[in-house]
Amino acid sequence: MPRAGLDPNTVLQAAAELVDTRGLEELSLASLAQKLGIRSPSLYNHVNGLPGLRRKLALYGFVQMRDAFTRASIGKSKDDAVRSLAEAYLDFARRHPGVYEATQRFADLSDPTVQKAAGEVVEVVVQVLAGYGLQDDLAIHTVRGFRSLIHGFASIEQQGGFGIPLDLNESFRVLVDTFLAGIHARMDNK
Amino acid sequence: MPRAGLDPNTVLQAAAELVDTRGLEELSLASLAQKLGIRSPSLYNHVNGLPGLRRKLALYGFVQMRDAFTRASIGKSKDDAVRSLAEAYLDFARRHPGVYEATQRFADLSDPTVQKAAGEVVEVVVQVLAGYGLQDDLAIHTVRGFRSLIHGFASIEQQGGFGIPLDLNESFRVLVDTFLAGIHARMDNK
DNA sequence: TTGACAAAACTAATCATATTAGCTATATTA
DNA sequence: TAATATAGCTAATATGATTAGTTTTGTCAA
Repeated sequence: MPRAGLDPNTVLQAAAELVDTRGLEELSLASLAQKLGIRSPSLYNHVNGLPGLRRKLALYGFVQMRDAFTRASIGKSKDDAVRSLAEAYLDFARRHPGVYEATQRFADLSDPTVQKAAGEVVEVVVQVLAGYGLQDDLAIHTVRGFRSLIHGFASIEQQGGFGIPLDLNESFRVLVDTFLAGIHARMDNK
Repeated sequence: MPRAGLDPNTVLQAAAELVDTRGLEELSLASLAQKLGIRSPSLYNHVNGLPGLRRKLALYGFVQMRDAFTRASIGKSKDDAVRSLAEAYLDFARRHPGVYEATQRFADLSDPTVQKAAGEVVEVVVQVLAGYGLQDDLAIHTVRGFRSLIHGFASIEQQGGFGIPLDLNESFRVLVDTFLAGIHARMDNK
């Protein structure tokens, strides 16, 4: 029996690929072990059981998202930055549906490490929206709003919830633009 | 052994209560059977296994949502109707977190019956937004956008994703108002 | 009133998964 | 080259879903 030569990172990568191709429901120690060519108890050498695996998958997702969003925001500001960030967000959810869903389903935000990782993702949004110079509470409300609409769109799209055959990218563009128009209207008014 | 006197509806109600109080992850035939005081194989007399139970839970959720949203929209139009609908949506998600999540997770939209039930919920949104007389595609984009932001907010809130201690109702109000402002700005412009 | 029948609920058995305990073999390194 | 840490294994246990087949209970017609 030649050793498989696995390590925690290889296992994590395999899990990410598994959920992105077969869906989050298909993630089990049994299916992952089979994909890796080992028996499922051997996974305990690399991962803290199924809960541990799920946690790592969520953490991994947050890191990937933070990096992708940071890249998308560099060198841009205001509406340009917001549109670029929104695009990167939707793109990530589409390319990594399983990992994205894992960040929603498996992230226990009472876990400080997870909280920190999730916070670093939100921080990118905070920085991008800081460009508008919104006051205190309004800045927070706006971050929450932006997160809500991009997550909501990605989530419904992934569930197949937009039934009508009308271009989804266009819908997303309209949504982001409507939100931006709302922010500008709000700033102009008072 | 006196008969428990269950029927499919009683079972469904118990399942709804279970997921709303203990969370969706806690739903199993075993836990539901225990709650009902029967053995889990007996559930097959009322429900088509776990997949069947989940499906019924999602369908039940859609019906409840459609009814609640319809009630909230009656006698109102435009911004009033939109705000009332948004409020009813968030209220439902908060009061019935398990059932709400079930509509997201367990609804197989390739199932015609499920599709119809989900469609009837969306139809309420369509009718409310029809009040703005938006043209064709834009009307659809707007419905998609509104669904995205309210679902996104409800979903993130339920996950505990809004960490900062700042009033969530206010955030939601600001979000809906920003969206409305965006719609109006869009209508005024072109 | 009673006999027949549909179905509610049960027990027993099978299968899949997670997990733990303890063993074995392999890589690494002192 | 011998010692050691550990990757991976087998065996065993527990829980949950599901199926098959049995018992029991309501109900309803004769």
